[in-house]
Amino acid sequence: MGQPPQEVSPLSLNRLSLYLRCLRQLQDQGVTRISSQELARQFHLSAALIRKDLAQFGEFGIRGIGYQVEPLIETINVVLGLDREHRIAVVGMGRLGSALASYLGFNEGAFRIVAAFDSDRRKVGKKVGHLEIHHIEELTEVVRETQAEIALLTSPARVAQGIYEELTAAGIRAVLNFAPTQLAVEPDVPTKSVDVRIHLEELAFFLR
Amino acid sequence: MGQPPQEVSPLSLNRLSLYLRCLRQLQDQGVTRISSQELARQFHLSAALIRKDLAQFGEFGIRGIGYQVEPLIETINVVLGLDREHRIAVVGMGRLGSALASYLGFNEGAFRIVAAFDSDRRKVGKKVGHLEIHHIEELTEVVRETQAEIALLTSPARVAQGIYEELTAAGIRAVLNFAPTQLAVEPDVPTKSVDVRIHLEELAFFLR
DNA sequence: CCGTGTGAAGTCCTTCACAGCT
DNA sequence: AGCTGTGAAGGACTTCACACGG
Repeated sequence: MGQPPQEVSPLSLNRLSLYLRCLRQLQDQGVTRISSQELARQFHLSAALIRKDLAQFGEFGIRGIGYQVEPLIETINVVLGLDREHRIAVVGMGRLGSALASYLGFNEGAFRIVAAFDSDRRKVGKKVGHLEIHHIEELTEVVRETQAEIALLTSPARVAQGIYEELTAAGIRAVLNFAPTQLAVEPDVPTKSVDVRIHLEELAFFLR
Repeated sequence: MGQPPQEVSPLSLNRLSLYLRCLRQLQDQGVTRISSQELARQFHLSAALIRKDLAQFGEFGIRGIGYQVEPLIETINVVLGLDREHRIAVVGMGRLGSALASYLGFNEGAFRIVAAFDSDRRKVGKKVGHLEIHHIEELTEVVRETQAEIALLTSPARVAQGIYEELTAAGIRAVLNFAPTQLAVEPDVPTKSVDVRIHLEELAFFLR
């Protein structure tokens, strides 16, 4: 189970997560093995691409048969680094932040929310699940204490850059940004953005 | 202001939305014109790519000068089909659905939410802003009445496919899916998915 | 015989570099 | 002189098609 390529293309990486979701679903249905063709057919993917994506990390299939579902899930988990817990801080406990917290809170798995922040003092001290909301002034301190690794940034756009810098300075190692702004990112802090408006605008294009 | 290419690459399309966001920000700051280089520098983009992306639709720049901010915004708006209102239905009024509704509700622009649905009868009849929540059984009828074009799908994963099919049957022309499942999509209904877990898994990869 | 793993071919996307316009 | 628009070069990603192993 080697892991030669330190470099994986972003597109391939994205698909690996996708395969994982599909495989978990198959596993729930009791499927124990599946070929790349069948996987492609059921989930509308490309069989050749599935094989290429997986083959970068070793030989996991059995020729003439296909892939064993459970070991393959475990392998992808290891490849993606999901074989240990990742500690998450949520910044901004508005509706979106709360939605994210509850979504991840119910899914025990590789991700655990260990801190929550908001700038509204009325929310500070309240509990979300078993988690206390901290004031954003305590961000640096609490991020350090809790050793959060990943931040979910759901602040308003105009303060996002400042918070981003505080987060990285406090030792956060990756950020998922939901604020609709173009962040100036730290090169060594992987950062992804999700912007609903941009997705909508892309859809609008097809409706002209 | 021609619009020759009916075909635009998804990547280019995504960047056009991005440029729009950047340009709107510049406009708010009172900037009236900008070169591709300066735009690239400020927002960490590629100057050559900006020019290629824009040049597919006509010649909007002035050689030796750059681009006029306001006319360029207007041009991209037209290219993306944002010069008219798009009617949106939100399915699932949990925390995520509510967050999306309030986010878009405050932003008067090309998108307007015209319908909201939930399967929980306790929520039915309640107002979100000036919008009444309908029971999901009324989906087909209300989508038709309100002539919603785009759906935001925030239901649980296991019912997402069924709702998707109802939506497209009822005349919805594009879907933004937040349910963590791989939809079997209608080929003529542009569909995009946003899955927070997949984004997190991609970030986790970089933390191994 | 069947399906994986993989070079080779093909397609798509980005960067380069410069002609041409202001 | 400065910057756009654009062919050409370069690189990245996907598909093809088949040798190989079970």
